[in-house]
Amino acid sequence: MVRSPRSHSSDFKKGPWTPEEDEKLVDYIKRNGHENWKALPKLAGLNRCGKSCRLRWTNYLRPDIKRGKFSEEEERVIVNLHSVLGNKWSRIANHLPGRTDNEIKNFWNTHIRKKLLQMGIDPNTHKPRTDLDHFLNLSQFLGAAQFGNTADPVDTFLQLQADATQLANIQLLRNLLQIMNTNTLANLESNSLLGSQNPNLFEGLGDGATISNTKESFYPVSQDLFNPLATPQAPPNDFQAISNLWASYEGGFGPEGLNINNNSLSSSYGTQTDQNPLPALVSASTSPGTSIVNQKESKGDPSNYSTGTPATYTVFEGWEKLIDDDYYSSYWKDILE
DNA sequence: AAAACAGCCAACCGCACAACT
DNA sequence: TAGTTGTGCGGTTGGCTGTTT
Repeated sequence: MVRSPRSHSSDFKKGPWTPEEDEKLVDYIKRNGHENWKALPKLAGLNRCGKSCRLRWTNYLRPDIKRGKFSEEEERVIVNLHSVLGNKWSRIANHLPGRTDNEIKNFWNTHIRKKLLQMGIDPNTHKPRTDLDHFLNLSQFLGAAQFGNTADPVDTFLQLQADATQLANIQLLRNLLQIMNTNTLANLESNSLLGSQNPNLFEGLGDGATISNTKESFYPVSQDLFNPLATPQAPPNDFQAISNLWASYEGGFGPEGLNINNNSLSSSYGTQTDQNPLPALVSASTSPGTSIVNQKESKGDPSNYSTGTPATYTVFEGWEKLIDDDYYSSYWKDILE
């Protein structure tokens, strides 16, 4: 049942709060608390609706509000939590003491979102962007000369597509290397990620859903997440790291093994040191039975590769596509070696 | 100097849902 | 059981401010 929120709303003042109104609200809450928001404005001598008072208090006047710029640490926390929770701003805010959901939401929309887009990451899916506009921009960034001077729009398009694919591959490699580089770090960076008061990333995150129901994360926790120009330093045993990641993937990071409400996850997540701690890397669209084998069976469709399949494209899937492609295999080997 | 534009963010809107009557 | 109320939440808006033309 949904009541009409507009009823009587015209009787109340709207718009920006004055310092006098703020003072009245703070004074009243200090003395009496805020058990009943509907009755509060009248008792406090305010011509505002209770909802307006509640918002003003929770988003601005509360004494524990932390104002000012978001730190890089907070930024990382937001990005990582968003990759798991999506637009659950209040849930994200629970892990950032002093920050409100509204503040985080605004920060996301005005700062982080843009950064991710500029990095070629879809802020909604946390996966590489494959839309043509993005690659057109990147292509322009790299210089039009690289694409030749063909006047044929089809040729131009194909060339753009080819370069876009290569750019996507470069980005995949970068993120893979970052995973390797930060795999241990992320084991978790949750200590620093969420601060000492939040030792467990997933504590309290679950409400019956599993991670498979949430958005997957494309990238790991990374120190240079927002520095697209940073060069990742690969550890010496990259291939071993990849093998470990695959092993983790095959060995129990499937959706059914990641019920957030399951205590075993919380404990194992916080203590494991030899597995990829980033469960969100598992494709949400990949069922437990959909193994690498099945994915290999579908690799024959070149359109999937050249155009990408953004809805289901993960680091691992992308890696497999890369290493299975004859043309690119030597290319990547060269880079990795 | 002024108009146009863009970015930012506080506040509002409306839906959802639990608790209550 | 149906209706009402209170609150939480995510999306959107409008106005302020700084920058560009």
